[in-house]
Amino acid sequence: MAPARDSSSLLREAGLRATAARVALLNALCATHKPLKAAELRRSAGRGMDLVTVYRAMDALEKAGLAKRIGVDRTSASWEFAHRAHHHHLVCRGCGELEDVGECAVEGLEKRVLGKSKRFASVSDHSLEFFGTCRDCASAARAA
Amino acid sequence: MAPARDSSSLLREAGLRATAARVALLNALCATHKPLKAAELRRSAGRGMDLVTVYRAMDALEKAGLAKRIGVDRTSASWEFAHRAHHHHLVCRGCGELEDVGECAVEGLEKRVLGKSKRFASVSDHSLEFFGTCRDCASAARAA
DNA sequence: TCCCTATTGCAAATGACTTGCATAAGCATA
DNA sequence: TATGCTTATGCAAGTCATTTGCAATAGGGA
Ligand SMILES: [Mn+2]
Ligand SMILES: [Mn+2]
Ligand SMILES: [Zn+2]
Ligand SMILES: [Zn+2]
Repeated sequence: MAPARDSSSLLREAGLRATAARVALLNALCATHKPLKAAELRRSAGRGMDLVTVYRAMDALEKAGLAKRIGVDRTSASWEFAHRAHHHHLVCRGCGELEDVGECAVEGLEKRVLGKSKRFASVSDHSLEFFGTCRDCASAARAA
Repeated sequence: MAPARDSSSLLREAGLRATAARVALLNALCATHKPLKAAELRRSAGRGMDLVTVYRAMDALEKAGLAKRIGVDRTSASWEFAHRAHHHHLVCRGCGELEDVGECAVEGLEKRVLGKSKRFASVSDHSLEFFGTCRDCASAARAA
């Protein structure tokens, strides 16, 4: 999708060195619609690199606001490209299938939540995930 | 708070053996308002037990619906007593300070989210956390 | 092109959680 | 209350994602 030149610019505009590893990872991230785990990112990057490099690069991309860490899986992290509107996810408890949920009815709530709190000075963001069962898992369960 | 007798009954009503470890853990969980990590639970239980026992017991309590796992900390799980109304949390990015958020404006959304999805058969629940800065961390930051 | 500094690879360390197996309780029953 | 089957626990070892230390390498401004 996004040509390498774009990723390089994005990186430099974000104040990061446009290293080969970061460019490849950012391209991989843009090329797909779904969140990718560290190992998947390395594979998708199509360029040999150490897993440690993936972790360090994703840390950098995350801090720079280019990638967003998704905590949907309890045992491992995944990231998605951050230049997309704020959204949430619908996740299948059976197979991990994941779908974007565009709607966010929570945004206005942050202020109200802060207003009701005595101990907090500010609320900056939130995470919201919906869990359920996808059609495939539902029919598999029915068949069993 | 809850006397040992209560925890034993709760456990047995949930179809679990009321072992000493589980009773102590459930008591510890009821005695506090905040989610506890595995190591904290063991300490609070006031009774020597292996960490493995904590994990296995919390698994059991969770499946039985007596405890709820909280995923607020990326590096470790914590649990809170489950016999409380559905609620969410406000978490301090600085120190981990945590506060209950009673309000849930999301409940009605589950149906709408399911309605908009083509690949999902059902939505069973959701997780919602608010992140921000507590007053202490805010003034500490100001002082620095 | 040169130099300084940020980044990478490799190897080793962490740390939360799991698993296997033998022993010690629960608790239903007699 | 004693018995016996079944499940829970302790201990030791294993797993696995993620982190850290350090020397070698490669961005990119001058
Ligand atoms: Mn998404
Ligand atoms: Mn709570
Ligand atoms: Zn939102
Ligand atoms: Zn809710």
